[in-house]
Amino acid sequence: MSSLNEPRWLDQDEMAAWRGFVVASNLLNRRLERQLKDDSGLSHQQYEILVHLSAAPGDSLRMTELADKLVTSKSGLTYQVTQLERMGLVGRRSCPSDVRGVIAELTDQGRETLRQAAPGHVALVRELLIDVLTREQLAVLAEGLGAVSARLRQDDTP
Amino acid sequence: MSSLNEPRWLDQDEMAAWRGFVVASNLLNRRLERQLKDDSGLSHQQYEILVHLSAAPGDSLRMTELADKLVTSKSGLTYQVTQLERMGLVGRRSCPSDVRGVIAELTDQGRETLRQAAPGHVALVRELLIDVLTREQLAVLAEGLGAVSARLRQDDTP
DNA sequence: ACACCTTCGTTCGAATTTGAACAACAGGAG
DNA sequence: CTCCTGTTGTTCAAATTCGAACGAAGGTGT
Repeated sequence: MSSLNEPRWLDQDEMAAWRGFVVASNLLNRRLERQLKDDSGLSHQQYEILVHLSAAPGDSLRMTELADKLVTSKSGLTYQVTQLERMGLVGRRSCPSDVRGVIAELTDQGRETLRQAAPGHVALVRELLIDVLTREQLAVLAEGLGAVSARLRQDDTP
Repeated sequence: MSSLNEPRWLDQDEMAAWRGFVVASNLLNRRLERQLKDDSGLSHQQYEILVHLSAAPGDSLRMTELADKLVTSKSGLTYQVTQLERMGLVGRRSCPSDVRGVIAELTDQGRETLRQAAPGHVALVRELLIDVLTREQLAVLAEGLGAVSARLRQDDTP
């Protein structure tokens, strides 16, 4: 499918893009993780759960739906929602239309915690990523990575 | 430093770029992880260790140096090098110029495993990222993320 | 109503990651 | 030389992640 003899290696530009992506991704995650933990006691994943819930209608989402948005495993989500439940930031209730379904819901305290954590997080994302790039670079990045994400989502069903 | 009253939230383009980055990063890692594990029994991290060693002079690197390149914790690297050592892909030897130093070195078997794993990995990176983007998008991505990485590396020392 | 296949969320064990603490050493100022 | 500070790699406990297996329920065709 790909090659009969020699594989197509990455040239200099391609390699630079790929390495840049990997390195930037790792470094960014590292920094955001530290900042959120120090500032609000949340992991990046936990923060993202709160964000997605707060952006959803009714501040609530089905577990599977949430796992898809977060790009994580179902079991991983179960674990993190349990943690957030213990912290009082998220609640579970059963789905009316599906007995199997579980709906994760933002609590008042969760909303408040997010409101308090968001500014610092956004400021750091800005400082480390957004403000480093030009307006044009941002647009290209958004469009390009949007296409990549779409490409990846389409055949994500093994 | 950042704001006296209201934080500067992300506008639509900025949010798209940021979300695209996070989602693409997670999806990509997920896919590469699966492919490498199925194809060669290596994790992405282990693969990257082999790559960095094979790219280094003498197929060897100091532990700290390697940890920096991989953007991982020292303890995490210790663990993974131990795993690779058990698999016979990497060896440890002590540093001549520094008694404390430990040098990780690629074994013949490690070189061979990498040679066998690389084509499939590169092909997937190509399919999921490189070939989805235009030549221009690639150049912008490389330049932009290079700047971001540089920015992140500069004040990474807490 | 019945079998059949898929989906949902959780549980379980194994693997991995992290930061803090640690002992041993390097490098320089005095 | 001698202190003093920073570095190096490892160990440790704790937290997190994943995939496979699971029971329970949805949905469909007959």
